[in-house]
Amino acid sequence: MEPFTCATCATRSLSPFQHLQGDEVDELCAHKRFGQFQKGEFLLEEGRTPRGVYCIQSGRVKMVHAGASGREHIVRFLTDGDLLGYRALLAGEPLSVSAVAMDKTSACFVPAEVLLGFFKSNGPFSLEMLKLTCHELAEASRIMSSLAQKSVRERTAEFFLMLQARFGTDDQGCLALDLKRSEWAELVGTATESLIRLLAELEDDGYIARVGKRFQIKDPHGLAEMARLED
Amino acid sequence: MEPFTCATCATRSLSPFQHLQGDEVDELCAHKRFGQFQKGEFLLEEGRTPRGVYCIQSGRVKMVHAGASGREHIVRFLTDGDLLGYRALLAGEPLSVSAVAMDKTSACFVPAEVLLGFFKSNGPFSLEMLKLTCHELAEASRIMSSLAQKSVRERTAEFFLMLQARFGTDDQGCLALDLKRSEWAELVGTATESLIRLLAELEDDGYIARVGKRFQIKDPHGLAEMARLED
DNA sequence: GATAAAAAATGACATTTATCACGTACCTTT
DNA sequence: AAAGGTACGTGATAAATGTCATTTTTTATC
Repeated sequence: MEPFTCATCATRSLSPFQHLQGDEVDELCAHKRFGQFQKGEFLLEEGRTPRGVYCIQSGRVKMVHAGASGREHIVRFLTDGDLLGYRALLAGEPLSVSAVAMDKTSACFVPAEVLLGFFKSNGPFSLEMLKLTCHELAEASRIMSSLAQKSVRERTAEFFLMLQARFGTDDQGCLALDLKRSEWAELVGTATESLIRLLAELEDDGYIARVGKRFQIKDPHGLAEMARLED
Repeated sequence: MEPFTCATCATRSLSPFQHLQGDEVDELCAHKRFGQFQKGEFLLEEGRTPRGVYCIQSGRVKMVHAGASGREHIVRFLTDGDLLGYRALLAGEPLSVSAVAMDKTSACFVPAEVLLGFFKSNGPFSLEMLKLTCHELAEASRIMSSLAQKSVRERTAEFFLMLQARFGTDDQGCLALDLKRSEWAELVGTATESLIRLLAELEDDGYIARVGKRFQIKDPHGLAEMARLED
């Protein structure tokens, strides 16, 4: 459903826009544009220059980078309250990734001028965004090191735990994020066939179990060990 | 040599501190602490919580992440005018990487309170830092995709071009950054032995040449093709 | 429910990369 | 010059992963 107003939008209070002050919320509300996207639709396309950002109201979005060989890489997932497009906008670069809806997704578009206005007028808001990007940079360097140093098996274990932490589980204890095998492969950075075999192995070895289409984590400790998580 | 004052520091004008205003420069100057580091010395240590940041005055610093198996990963390189430690500081997290001097390095330490004071009082400064981190995030996602999708050979070619773009060449056209074989391997994300063989191959195939200890790029176009750079 | 299309799975095989073991070159210190 | 350390390099082999061809299963569509 379309929110009546940003002032009462529950999702806004999850998003960076929670740090807007007083009439800035009205400003946001006056200029935002609510929109819906079907599964598979593009919110943003790699290579283009964004004219604004999206704030996801509901749904799940994957950020994908098209490699030269036709293979794609899923860089990260976004969900309720996440902002997308601001990196390229602020860096003044074309988008380095595309944003694709994985479910039916609702999102509000916020024009660049409006967002940049907030940054100019509201120091604390800029600072909060800066903190957010710093956190994401730390996350990015962890993922980079995993990709550089770990085997496909280790990475797969790691992503299981990461996705569980990020998206939680449903009532049966299954990962609350459905991914196709090819998407798993694009996330882990391997061939779909290799990934399929790996999932079967993990299942045989009792780390995970399949409930319908979904996966249940049976042995988080074992997975953490396999992933060589340092903590 | 120690700079007399931040106001006239040539390196500051390369750094984010170029966006400070009026008396903020004096504030910076009053609280910064000049320091020197020998080759191999740690400026920051993974896992610790930083009490401030460093602004590199001269020298080269590598940011390394220690993997579980003892193997390390070089996440990125920093040089004159680059700030380090601000990610963890702003994210409020322990450092996810260590900073190690590769040369004799001079750097000014800036206490956390002073830096945070600038963020609070100077909106445009925060915004500039935000732009910088967004740029780094874009860079990070490119590297992530390379690590996920490309072979060691392709990545090696890519890093040659990346390092040349970043650090330039000396008078003989050689990469102006000396890396040990093991450091190359830690950067590319492979075993040292594999990397050694690869360098020999690239040399045999005429992509690069060795001049003393350094490498000269003979065929940048060929390397770009091998790296499957999309542009 | 029949049919087509997409996704998942499997097998055989080639290729890439890691690992271990060892030898060589170079640099520093004595 | 001798000795020891570090970085560099090579060879043989094993393990991991990619690729291609094909089959089975699931899902979507009429």
